[in-house]
Amino acid sequence: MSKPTPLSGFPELLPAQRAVEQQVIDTLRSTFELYGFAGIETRAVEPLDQLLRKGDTSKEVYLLRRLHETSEEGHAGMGLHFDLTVPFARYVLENAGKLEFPFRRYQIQKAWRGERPQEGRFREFAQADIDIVGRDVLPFHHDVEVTRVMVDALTRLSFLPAFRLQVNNRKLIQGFYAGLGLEDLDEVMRIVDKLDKLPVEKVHQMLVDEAGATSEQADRVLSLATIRTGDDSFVAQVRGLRVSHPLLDEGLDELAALVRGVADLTSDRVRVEADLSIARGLDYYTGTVFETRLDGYESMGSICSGGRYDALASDGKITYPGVGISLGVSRVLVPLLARTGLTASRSVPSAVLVALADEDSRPASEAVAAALRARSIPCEVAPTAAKFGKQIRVAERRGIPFVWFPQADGGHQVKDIRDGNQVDADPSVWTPSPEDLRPQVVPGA
RNA sequence: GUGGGCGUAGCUCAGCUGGUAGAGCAUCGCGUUGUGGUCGCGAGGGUCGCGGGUUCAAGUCCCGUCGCUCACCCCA
Repeated sequence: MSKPTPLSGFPELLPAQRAVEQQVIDTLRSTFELYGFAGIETRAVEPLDQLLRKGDTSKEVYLLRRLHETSEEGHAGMGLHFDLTVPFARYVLENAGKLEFPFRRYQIQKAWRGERPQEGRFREFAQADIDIVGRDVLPFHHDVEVTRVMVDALTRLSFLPAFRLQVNNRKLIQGFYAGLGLEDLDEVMRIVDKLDKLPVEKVHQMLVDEAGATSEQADRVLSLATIRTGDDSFVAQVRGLRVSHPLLDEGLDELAALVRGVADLTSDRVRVEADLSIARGLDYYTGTVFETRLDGYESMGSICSGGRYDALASDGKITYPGVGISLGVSRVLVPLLARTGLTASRSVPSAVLVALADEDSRPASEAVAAALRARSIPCEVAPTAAKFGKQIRVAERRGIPFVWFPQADGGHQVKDIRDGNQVDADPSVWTPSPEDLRPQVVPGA
């Protein structure tokens, strides 16, 4: 068999990098749980009609098909989920009778899309989602809450570059467009969303050509979209544009409340700003919308996005409004590992390699390892009774900081191979420093 | 889906108008016979992505194909 080649869009990590990813996942999980979010996992597949509920991007869904498929459609009527929101909406409906509302959950799982891979865009990728969903009603303060949770989680990932959380509110922009007398609000929003890719003049022209705006209306739409403030001063700027509409007022109040509600979390690494150009494409958001950009990684687009949907799910009688944010774990991590060489301080969990004098004394070395493990110190015994120099090298290659030498007289010594310091030690007492106990995330060279 | 770039050792790459497959790093061994790293000496390691064609002769030229990659499109 010839050597297998990597599959484009299906990233796999070496152990040291996986350790970094694991640490990210652990941090996210513990942060989400600090705020009382319950963890769930949904199955990898959903019925096709569920997945395609929101429009025809069907090409990007991976279908399931038995090898001996005989049905007329040629597939099993199921596909891999392409995000965690659609499965969650289905899960809420399915288990509505057993859940307590408002229901807060986190979900860290893989998702799949059949897109062409690019930096930060994969066919198989991990996402971390938090959502709060209510029954019939969900007060606005939850919008502030999910924002605070995600900002907290991102802040705890101390090796991330600085980032900027951009927030907007669809009521605000839709109310503004309606107040201007525009009709096709969705189309206007879709075009304005392209501002980060296309020049202003081009967007202006599209507004006139495709959204039925007058040149003057387009000017004012663009005036709104260029407003960007780190505090609630955007309210005065919008008022200055002299458009009025009840929905606009509502959106302004909400966005101002959100910006004020997270102001205490900002720092030099974390900025939160009202950015009135953010619209989030054509999806079902109805109020708050978020995007997040990493400094130095602007080309990667948003690494963390979400918003409010007044109808996350509905069974016809009861509607379940929700608000949530989704962090692209693979999207941010894989490019960061590749570009910066970020890695873990060692490729194995072991803090100690217990040396082996000869095969006959393996039980003695295993006993040392057992004593260390009893006190939760990860360790392993040398694979062979090679010369001690080679056993030390085994540890060095893996980044294991300590080598333990059982002595012929029954005593013990432990050597820190980084400085060569070797001291007497007792396996029932000796403990490495906290930094050495677990692999640490270390910046690249 | 469209267009460009690239496939040679574990990794990074060199290889001219066609003439017996190379370097650095890494690995392994020895010097140093059971305490590593430095240094010196040595060794192993290749279907040149795959298939076909031209030729006395192809890593090199031609055709095809597969893969990777970048950009576009798209991005719930």
